[in-house]
Amino acid sequence: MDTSLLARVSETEWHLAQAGDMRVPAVIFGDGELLAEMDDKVLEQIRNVACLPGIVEAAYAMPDAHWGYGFPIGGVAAFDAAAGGVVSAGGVGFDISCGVRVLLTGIGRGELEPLKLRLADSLYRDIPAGVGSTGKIALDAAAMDAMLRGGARWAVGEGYGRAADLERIEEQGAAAGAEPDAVSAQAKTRQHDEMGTLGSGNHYLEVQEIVDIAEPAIAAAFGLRRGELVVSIHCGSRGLGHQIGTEFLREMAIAAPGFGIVLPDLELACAPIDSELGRRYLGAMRAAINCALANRQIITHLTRRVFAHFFEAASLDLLFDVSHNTCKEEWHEPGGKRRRLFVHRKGATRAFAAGHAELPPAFAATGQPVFIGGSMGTASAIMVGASVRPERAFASACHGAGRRMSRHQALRHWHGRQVVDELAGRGIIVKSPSSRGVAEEAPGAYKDIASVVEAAHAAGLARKVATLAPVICIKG
DNA sequence: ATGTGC
Repeated sequence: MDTSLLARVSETEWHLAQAGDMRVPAVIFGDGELLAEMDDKVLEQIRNVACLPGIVEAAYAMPDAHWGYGFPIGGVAAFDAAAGGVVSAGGVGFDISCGVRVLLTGIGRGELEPLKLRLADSLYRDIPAGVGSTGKIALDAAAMDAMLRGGARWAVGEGYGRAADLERIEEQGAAAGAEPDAVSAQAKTRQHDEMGTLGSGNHYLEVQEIVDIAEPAIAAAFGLRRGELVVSIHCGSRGLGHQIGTEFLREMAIAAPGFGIVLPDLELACAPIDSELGRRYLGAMRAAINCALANRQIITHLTRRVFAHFFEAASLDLLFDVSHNTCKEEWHEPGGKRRRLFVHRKGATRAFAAGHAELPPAFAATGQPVFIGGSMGTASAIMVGASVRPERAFASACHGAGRRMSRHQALRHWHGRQVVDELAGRGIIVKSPSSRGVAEEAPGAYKDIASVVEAAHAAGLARKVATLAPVICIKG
């Protein structure tokens, strides 16, 4: 990225002043190296986001930001309905409520070693992965609507998991305001037998070892102990969310001129929050959030069943479940004035700090866990919502390493088999139905996650708590 | 991300 237009206000924060059609400034987080390798498109895209009606404070890009559809992935923007604010399907993305949950196993790395291959085989057999993967659960129309309203609460009621899990999920497992009627028949049809499946792309289920602790008190409160294993599940709302995103992007692009909205980029299609279309999208998007929460809940159940076969005593308690592709209605205090805002986080994680009113009791004193999913074969990280005031970027942080290379570029550099063999040589088992998918997800196609985490920490977005190293990766 | 698409 050409940084000559930016003012560097700290080691990890860069500002683009409001100019032209921009309604607010744009802010990018990251060190000099991350900014240098960031695509110029990120700057162009957050500048365009800053032009949207009703945007508050600034348009933000996280340290892992890269080029996305309309909004950058790693983008955060908040809108005020009372100021003509909009909701944008592109600001949430296609994979609505994609997110990560982490299960604590209490199992030491040494205990796993003799069972590693068999555990990997069982996980791969029982947790469907890949493009178009289907599961054993088929939902009829009534069950589909109940799932879209109830999210993980519905899943627990159906026998997938425990009531205690719900306290460890954003919004206690179910987004309020979901409207199954706003979800098209086609979206529901696509989801009919996709519950409890990982999907493809960067989605995965990993068994990871806690290899480093940066903040012992927080790690202890989270139940993270060095040398023990956790399970990270990264997936979203599958075909349903994708269909909703596709349909509303089209509808918003067509409707925007009628609302008097001039789009700097057609991909930023949006509608006023206080419009029939805006409200209908929010209802459908919240239903997709519930679909993703239910999906991760069912996968949790399947994972526990596999682990129980090998480790009878392991209960696999849920640490937390966070979504990183959402638009959520939240209270914030931009400029010291308390306002209800619609915060779009696309490839960005909510990072509420200690004392935040919307945190579950378990995290009231610590702040919420923030999961930074690494690329296949590299480290992941657990951070905690930072306690600095005023909040940075509406209490948001990064979500992963972020791509350095396009999928197409990656395919020119690696073959799937070669990547699997290289990782096997380092003791990491990768199982995937797609050799091509593995090549696209090669570790070298992603940025260095350590520098992304350092930048988020230094910028005060979240604080480092623990580093995780992969042992088994079930890849979509 | 995706019943991946020229």
